[in-house]
Amino acid sequence: MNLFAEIRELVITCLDALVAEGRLPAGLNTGAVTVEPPRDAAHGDMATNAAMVLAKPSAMKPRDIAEALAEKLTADPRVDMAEVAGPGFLNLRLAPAVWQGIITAALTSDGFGRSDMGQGQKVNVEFVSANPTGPLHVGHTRGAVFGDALASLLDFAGWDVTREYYINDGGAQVDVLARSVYLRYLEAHGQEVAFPDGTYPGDYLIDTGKALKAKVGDAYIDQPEAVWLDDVRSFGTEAMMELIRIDLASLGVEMDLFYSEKSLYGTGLIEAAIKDLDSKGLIYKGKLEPPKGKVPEDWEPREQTLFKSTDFGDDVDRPIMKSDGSWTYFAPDIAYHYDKVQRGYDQLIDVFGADHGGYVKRMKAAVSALSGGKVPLDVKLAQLVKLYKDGEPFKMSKRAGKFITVRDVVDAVGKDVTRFHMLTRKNDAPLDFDFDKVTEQSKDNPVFYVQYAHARIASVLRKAVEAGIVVDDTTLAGADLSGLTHEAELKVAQKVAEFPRLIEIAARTNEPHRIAFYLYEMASEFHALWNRGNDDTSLRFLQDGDSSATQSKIALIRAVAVVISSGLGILGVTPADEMR
RNA sequence: GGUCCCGUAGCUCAACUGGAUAGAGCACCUCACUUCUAAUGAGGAUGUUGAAGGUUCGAGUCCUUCCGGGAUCACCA
Repeated sequence: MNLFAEIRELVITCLDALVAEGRLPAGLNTGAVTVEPPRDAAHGDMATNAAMVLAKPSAMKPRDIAEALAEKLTADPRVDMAEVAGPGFLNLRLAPAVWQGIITAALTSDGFGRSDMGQGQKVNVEFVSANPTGPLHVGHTRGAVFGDALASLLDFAGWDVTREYYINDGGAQVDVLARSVYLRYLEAHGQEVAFPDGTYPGDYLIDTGKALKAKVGDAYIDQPEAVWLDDVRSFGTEAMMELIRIDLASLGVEMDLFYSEKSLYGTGLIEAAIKDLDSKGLIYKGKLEPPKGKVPEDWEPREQTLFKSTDFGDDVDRPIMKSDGSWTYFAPDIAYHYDKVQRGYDQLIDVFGADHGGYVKRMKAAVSALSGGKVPLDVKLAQLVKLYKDGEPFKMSKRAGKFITVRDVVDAVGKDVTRFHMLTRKNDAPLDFDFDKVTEQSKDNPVFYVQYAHARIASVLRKAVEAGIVVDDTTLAGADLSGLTHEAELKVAQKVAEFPRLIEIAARTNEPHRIAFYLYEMASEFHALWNRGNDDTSLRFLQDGDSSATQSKIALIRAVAVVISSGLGILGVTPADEMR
């Protein structure tokens, strides 16, 4: 239940009543009417812009509308006060019983904050999709964490979510992998090997080379590439995907589906997808102009098979077939998205690294063309992560096979810290990741701040149990909450009430980072209330000898714990019950 | 040169997709633990939101043009 939506309903009802009484003209569009928390809490609990957005269409003064509306609203028992302010805002103060009701709702509803706004629509979230040529490195971490949290968020908001990983196992890079594994295989047989340019020199392939030796013995020694390439390629790819699965698991990411690019070949799916586009008149043979301004040195016009992506907002048409007749990378990608559309998703989301930004328009164009504009594709770019250690930038070199892996990061700072920190930035803004700062256990570090709030609540609950108070949620929800009227307590309840609304905003904008910021604010409100208890003993959660008052206060902080736990759950962070 | 992203307090970032006097944390100063965990809280200062125009009741947010930073740019995936 979203309280803001509920009050908005009330506002609309009151407007309708005014229309019925002839105090407002009929036929007004109330779509732009919003009910929001005011930026400044002093203005009240909620504010509506109704008077301002309706002033022009009704040819009335905002203040007149606002005053009439205020009169109607205050007749409702939920509204204690409605006051016209500023240019025509209507500030509302709600009855304490409303906030007390929120606490009950948080304790009794199955998944407080869950929304049905997704209406069970099927959404596919594709993320990570790193090449199967080695373990995941830090660059992939952000996309992995972001995609996973976004998927959880959409699930929480009522979508039917599939988490999917596209394995790029069909291109030249897996041949490079195969050759690199082969070198490690020779090495396992005692040969001296060198890693020329265009091979992967990383240590992680040593074991793969040994494993290959264990499997095929010396069968591939001194054999031409044609003999072993296919087998070593699939052997190597399998091994790398196994590594990647482990890396993902260490981040708490579990895919529903791994989809192989290779599986697209030879099944006719690529041909079918291209044929679909061709039937829409979007495939033609032609030559592209050189890129404007900066012509590559070896540029020469070539006749290629092109997709008319400019019809869908792209800058140039894109090649799907090389001049030698083989597919470009784009072709299987079109087929893959074609398959996703065929599988009946209502909505597709791709999470790309920032270096794939140039790919967004053509992919959107393809999906738009393939689905007849019916299936929206949203592409989220995960910007780069800059690593720091001791305040110094940390460089990686893929060339030397030296790079920081996901596991290095998780081993150093832990899954929870990694995930939370990665989610404290908008996905399209660059992010600094300082190994020293993120492990610091202080207020500087939002993870610990939020965790600490949850742990404090758990601690109070333990003390309450020792004092013989019954603290299960059902009992607490049934407790008499009418004593919770102090503004400090109501403030906390109000923050709890924002959670369902926040979930819907975060889901609508595909921005899980909003949850991280909300949780920080929620924790802050809680810590503030806790410390008020130092000065004012009536605000302490455990009230000696007054089990009824204690129960109502415990109910309040249990509601906070429910929200923190639930929000952290979406981010994939474990709520802590104690921190020692 | 084209395209995309970013530019907000000394630093790191928010700002509920167009709402009120642009907010937090860090750093700096003052204060609060015989108490449910001080890993916390209360208070104090900080702004031409990169610049200039435009749209309207109202702009950090939308449009245009610049400036600065990053990413990317045809037979690479």
